[in-house]
Amino acid sequence: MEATLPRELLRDRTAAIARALADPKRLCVLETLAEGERSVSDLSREVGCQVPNMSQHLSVLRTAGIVATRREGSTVFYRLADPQVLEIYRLLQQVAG
Amino acid sequence: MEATLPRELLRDRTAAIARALADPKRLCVLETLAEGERSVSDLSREVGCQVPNMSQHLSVLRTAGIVATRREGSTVFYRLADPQVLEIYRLLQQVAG
DNA sequence: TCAGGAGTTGCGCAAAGACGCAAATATGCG
DNA sequence: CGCATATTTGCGTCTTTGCGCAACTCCTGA
Repeated sequence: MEATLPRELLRDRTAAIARALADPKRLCVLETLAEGERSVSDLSREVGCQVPNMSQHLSVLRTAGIVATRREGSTVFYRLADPQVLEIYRLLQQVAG
Repeated sequence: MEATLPRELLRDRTAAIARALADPKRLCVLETLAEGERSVSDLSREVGCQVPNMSQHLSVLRTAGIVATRREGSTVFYRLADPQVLEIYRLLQQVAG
């Protein structure tokens, strides 16, 4: 049985998801991850920012539950955790475009 | 013919839409407007904030193209400008919940 | 014209966010 | 263990954002 979240708390969490999407670099990360998992340094290179900065952006996305990680040796691979997010991204783009 | 937006600019605009949705009070506004148009003071009362604050939130939403206005005398009515936004909101909630 | 309700705008402040850089962790290997 | 590579964390700074309050604009009705 799913506990029903109070309306207000749900709004806060919903806003938190939106906030996680409210940055161009993070959207760029999503575009890249849509093609498959990537390491932090991969993403840092493809998005064009420093590794620590990328790590922080990824932390925001992970906290929001948008991405998930897999560790392989000393490398951490990130992937999309929820495919719904791509649909949201697509709709946002449509509204934006 | 639609001009095609450069990827990067589109990302910026997409992030801007997400940012406009990244606040609980503004989400509350959307919920209310989903039922029909409302004046600024209506919204201010239903959402529970001061009128100037509401006016600023509405300004954010209007700049993002999410709401539109209609003036009737000294009263300004706000309404949803793009029904797509409700679909986005629904999906965001789903990811959040 | 003037009083008053309805909105908007300007200002100051506190909290949150983004970013670069340095330092700390973590993992694998010789 | 000691070193190198991959990531994360901490810190200082600058910008952005949300909010309350006061001032200002608009419109309407006496």
